[in-house]
Amino acid sequence: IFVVNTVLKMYTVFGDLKSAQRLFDISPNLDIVSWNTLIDGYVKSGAIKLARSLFDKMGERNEITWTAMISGYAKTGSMDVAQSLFDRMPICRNPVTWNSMISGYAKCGLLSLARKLFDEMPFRNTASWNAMISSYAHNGEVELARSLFDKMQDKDVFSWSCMISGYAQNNRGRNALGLFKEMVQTRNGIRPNEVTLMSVLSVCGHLAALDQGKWIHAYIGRNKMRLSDNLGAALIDMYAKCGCVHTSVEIFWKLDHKNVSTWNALITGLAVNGLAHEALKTFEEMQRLKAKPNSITFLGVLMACCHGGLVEDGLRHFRSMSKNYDIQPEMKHYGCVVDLLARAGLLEEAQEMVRSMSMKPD
RNA sequence: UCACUAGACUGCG
Repeated sequence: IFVVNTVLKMYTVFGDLKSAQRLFDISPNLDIVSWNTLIDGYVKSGAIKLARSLFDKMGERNEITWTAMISGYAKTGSMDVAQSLFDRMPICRNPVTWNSMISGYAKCGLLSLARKLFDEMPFRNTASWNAMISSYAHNGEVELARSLFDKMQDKDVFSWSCMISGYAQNNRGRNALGLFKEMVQTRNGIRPNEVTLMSVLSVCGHLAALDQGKWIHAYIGRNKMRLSDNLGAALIDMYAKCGCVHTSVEIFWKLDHKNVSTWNALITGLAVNGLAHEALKTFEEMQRLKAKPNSITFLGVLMACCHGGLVEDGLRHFRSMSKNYDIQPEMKHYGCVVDLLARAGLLEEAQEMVRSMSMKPD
């Protein structure tokens, strides 16, 4: 049964819920862990309804079952449902359950409710403090976030990353860099991980802080950190935003795995550096290699057309995104195309584009 | 063997 549960977990990690469900169905012995694993798998894949129907079918549930379900609702912003499950929970609520509720409320902008739970909960772990720090940060209260950060003990890499990205999200890039510096200089055994570095690289890009960005690049090499596709994307983005798009290109082709974000970083990077044709060629290459574009990919493509004044190409790609890729245009896509048309002097067409939008113009 | 907290690529302004 351990084996079944481990394989079940593996399937969910890879997002293969079909296989997980099939294994679940054909296995003669299942225990509560099997149920919990499948529920969490559905929650993480966004199929909260399926998770709930399993939850309702269960005979015996434990605190992990309840918490998995509650965190699913909290992540999707359904705090009413999350709260009612939280209230109905018959067994001991542990810090994990409380933490899910805190970040759920913060995500909906209900900062005071988040804080209320933080104050009321009987036991707080490090994740509770971290959750509260990012609750403040996500709601524009960086100073309060910082005072909690300073007050807490046993900071872990999450705490540092929370606070650093908190600064970044509130346009306090310099503070983010300063705190990062403190993090690497302090000999407390806590080292930045991939997520920390991605946040900091993003800051470097926005501030055009090339020297700091290069330092992080070297840091990755010096510490033999694996250059994952996401971290690669962050580097590509940083170099491009700092005007070194040739370095971006080099890094891109050296990566052995490229995911959609990697492609996006390069396409967007070329676009903002005025290399419209290179950006479009990169997009073609992406299609040739059968990589699946997303809405950010198309934003990059449209940006390239906009910078290059390529009206025909822009309109062609804009139409193709919904027709051939089933990606619905968002406000940012419309904004880009309207900009493209207007700059080309096609004001009538631009107005027509605004009228055709499925949402209210901003 | 299962649940919580940080996350880069996101137009113009």
